[in-house]
Amino acid sequence: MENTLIKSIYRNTERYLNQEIQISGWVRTLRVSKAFGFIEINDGSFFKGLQVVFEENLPNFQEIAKVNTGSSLIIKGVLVESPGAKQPFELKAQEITIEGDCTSDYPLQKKRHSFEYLRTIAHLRPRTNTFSAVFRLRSLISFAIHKFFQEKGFVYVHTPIITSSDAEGAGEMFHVTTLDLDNIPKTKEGKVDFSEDFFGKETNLTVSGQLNVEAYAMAFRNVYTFGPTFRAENSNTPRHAAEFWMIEPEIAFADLEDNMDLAEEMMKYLIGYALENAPEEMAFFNEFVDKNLLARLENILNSEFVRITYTEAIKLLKEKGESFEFPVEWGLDLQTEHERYLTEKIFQKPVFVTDYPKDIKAFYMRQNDDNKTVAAMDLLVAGVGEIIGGSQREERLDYLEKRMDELGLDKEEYDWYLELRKFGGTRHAGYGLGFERMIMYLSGISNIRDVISFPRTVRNAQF
RNA sequence: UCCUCGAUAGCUCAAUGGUGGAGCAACCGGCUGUUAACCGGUAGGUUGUAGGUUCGAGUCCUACUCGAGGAGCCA
Repeated sequence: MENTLIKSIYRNTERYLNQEIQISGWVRTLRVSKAFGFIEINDGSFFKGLQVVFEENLPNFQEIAKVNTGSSLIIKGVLVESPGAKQPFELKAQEITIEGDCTSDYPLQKKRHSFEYLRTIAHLRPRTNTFSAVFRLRSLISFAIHKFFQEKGFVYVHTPIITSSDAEGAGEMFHVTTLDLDNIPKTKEGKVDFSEDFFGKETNLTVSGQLNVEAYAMAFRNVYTFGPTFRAENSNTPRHAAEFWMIEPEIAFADLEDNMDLAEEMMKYLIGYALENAPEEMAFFNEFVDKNLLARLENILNSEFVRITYTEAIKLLKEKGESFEFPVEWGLDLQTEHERYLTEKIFQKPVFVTDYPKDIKAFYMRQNDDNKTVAAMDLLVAGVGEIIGGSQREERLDYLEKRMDELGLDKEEYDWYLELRKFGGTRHAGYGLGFERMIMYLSGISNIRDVISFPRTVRNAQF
């Protein structure tokens, strides 16, 4: 008999009601009394499960009654309207086959577990309600990102995972090597001899696809990357991981305003997509993770994001007279407490902060006419903080070379990047969206470790 | 990396420096519509590790390990 997915039972109930069907899935919970019992079964196709009623007329009633939570079953029966209040229908079992038994030391119980504990059983936690919702959302939003950019005619570019340049000086990198670490070849000067290494030079895992994708923006106009990124930073926070995914659009013949327009449109598209395509999951987050989630997201869909310059933000923070732990001073980077105050207290919606002092931003950002600031933008959101970082890029070769000299960067290393400015360069801009931070924002989940299937963080690469 | 807090049964947590408990889970039994089912019973512990103080340490001290929150770095 053909297997029916629980999702289609929910979506096309009339088609199955009073019909004989077969389902298969895992036992979430089982309650049994003398002559009958209930099994809550989840088959993975849908956030919600199906209640199965079984009675003692089943030849293996005693056996089924003893089945443990977590076991996998195949059930034939008739779908009927349920007299119970908590579900519209249920499956009256005619035949139950035990596909896979589950031992009694199964760690998932029918009660709430702490996220900390579930992290220690990362191979089992997708079977819980919360993680079922998180990872279905993650899958949907991955698709939505491609849908958004593809429908706008953007070209998806796969930039390399292994790179030979420290793209933007963006922090510590993971070395990639085939050298024998117990016997490292050395040069005459006593340094590691990378000419012996696989690529004949020092290589690392990428920290950003931006520099590479700029080359493709100069050919396809509008492009984006969506792939894994690696940072060997010793950061220990709920918002950082050593391996995470990033979306990096890059647009040609465009400036910082166009960049923010794109980012705002994308954010709203993704929020709308989640609300429309994962209603059960979003309702669950709203009930169990963050009671204000839906109100907040719906509010954002109908409001303009705030756009203020760094200089204005500093002025505003000073005027408010709030006592901060760290000083608010032009030239100093905004601290997390300042960013939160801006987006959570003053404006209560997403805020673009633009035009930061050049000394606290990367070399490739376009210098403004004031000679002090660059055309950078950060998007700050409640709870998560910085979710997007981007800029208009410096397209003027002389300005770019001068800036690299000031910062002591090796122009030889970036020769191909500089050539993009020589050979028909254009104004262009782009940004990086932290994919996991987006999932956190959409779900209300507050730790990045809980939106990555098997998270890699400092001193943790289990599973 | 820095600051703060924490680690006790499988899970979530109690226990004034004086014989370590409860709820849930597990196991056994009961129950004709349950839904974190309910009722009765049984079993379950070198209190994160290593030292120290004390007649006596889960409790006080030191170091370490792991975890959480905050900061920095950023997405």
